Amino acid sequence: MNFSITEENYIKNIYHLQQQSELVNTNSLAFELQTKPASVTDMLKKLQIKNLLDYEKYKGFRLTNKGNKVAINIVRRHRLWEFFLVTKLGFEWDKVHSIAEELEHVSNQELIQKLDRFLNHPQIDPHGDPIPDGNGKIPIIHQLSIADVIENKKVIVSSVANQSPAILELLNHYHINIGTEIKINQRFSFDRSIEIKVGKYAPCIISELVAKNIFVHHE
Amino acid sequence: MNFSITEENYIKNIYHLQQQSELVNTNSLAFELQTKPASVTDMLKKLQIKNLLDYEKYKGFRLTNKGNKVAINIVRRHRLWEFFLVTKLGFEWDKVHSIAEELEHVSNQELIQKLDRFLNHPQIDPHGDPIPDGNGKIPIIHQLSIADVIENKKVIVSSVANQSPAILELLNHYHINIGTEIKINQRFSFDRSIEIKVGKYAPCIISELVAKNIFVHHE
DNA sequence: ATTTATTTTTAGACAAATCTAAAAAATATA
DNA sequence: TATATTTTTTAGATTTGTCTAAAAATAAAT
Repeated sequence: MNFSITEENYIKNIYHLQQQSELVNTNSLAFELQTKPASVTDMLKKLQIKNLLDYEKYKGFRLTNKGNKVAINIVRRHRLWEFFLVTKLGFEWDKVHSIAEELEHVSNQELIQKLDRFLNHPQIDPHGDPIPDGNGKIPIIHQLSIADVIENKKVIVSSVANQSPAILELLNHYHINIGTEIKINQRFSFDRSIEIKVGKYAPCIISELVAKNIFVHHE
Repeated sequence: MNFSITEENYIKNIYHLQQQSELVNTNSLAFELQTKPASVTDMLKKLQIKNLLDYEKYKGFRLTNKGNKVAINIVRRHRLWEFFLVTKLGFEWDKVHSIAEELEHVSNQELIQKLDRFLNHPQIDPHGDPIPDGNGKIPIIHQLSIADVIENKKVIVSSVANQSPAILELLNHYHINIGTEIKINQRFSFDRSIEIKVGKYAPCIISELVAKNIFVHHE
């Protein structure tokens, strides 16, 4: 089934509000969508008729199973595009949200499947949020900084805490990008620097400061 | 200035019809857009008010300079996305049009600029149509099959005539893709096979049949 | 030059998504 | 418990893009 861009935006925002409280209310959704409560009420009725929403007048509302699946699919598209924009097009992570909000509505299934494969099935987006897989399963992923990874472990870069041009320049030099695989080789106690192996490049040493700013996850 | 998806679709289709005849008429545009002539007339008035269209009742219409610039920008976005879908996501060229029709309406300038750079500033899309540059200049490009390229010339693959899985499998083997650079080394008269060098791979020999199916352009 | 046919436009209606202003329900306060 | 406040909903209007049916203009044919 296909939904309008407006419907998708409602569904997605209800989904996000539900992460904070089980039941969502009209005013907060109106605020989130930058619209008026009256408009929200209108749309709630439509979504209820389409079986996407459990809604009782004056009592609040929540997504049905069906609505939830739709929402997760939108979130998946959004986060895949964010990953693409950062890792392939070189956007900084704080600039991609609004573009991804437009791209997420291009709903061709094969497109998303192929994009996912092209990006190598990323599990975490550049903001550190998990990317649902094609079946709607949301990976639970433990993120930690490189400074906290034990020796001889292979990890994948998920996000970078400090996004200053200075650190981005350095990471570029190390060939470190979001999604790249890193093996932690050895920790040196003198200055707490760490030897790592980035992808297929020769091992190199990064400072503790850099290590603390790179967040990674396993597998 | 920003335009609705509907407006953009009208502008783009007027542009395409103008390639065939200077003046466009209501019925043909209605046919192209799969809509009714009455709806077209309504939109023509709006586009005229926005200075995108020269329009005289019952006489036909054409894009203004401003309208033309907008159209070329949409075409640019469409063809860049088509190039992306084929070369990066592995779609076949006859399957990308409808997806690109959706992606083309994501109008963020920086996105298109970065996409262009990521794709290495392609000049021809997978259908063999030229991709306008950021200033709206449309490259005039001479395409020919590899079989017709003189020795020692470097060319860029622009399209493949036969899109059967059989030839795609073979091209994949040769590392030949749309956008890849090929140097024509030597022609062998016995079977008219041709030695080529694909990118940075070792030289290889392709049959005349393959050569005739690969279209390329210079620079 | 009329008549006929085609093309284009107008007039008025409709659906989606929105708004304002007012009414109704729920919640908080005295 | 009665009153005040907040939240939510309804009623009716608006905008964008569409439609059908009828009228007007243009083009073709006798």
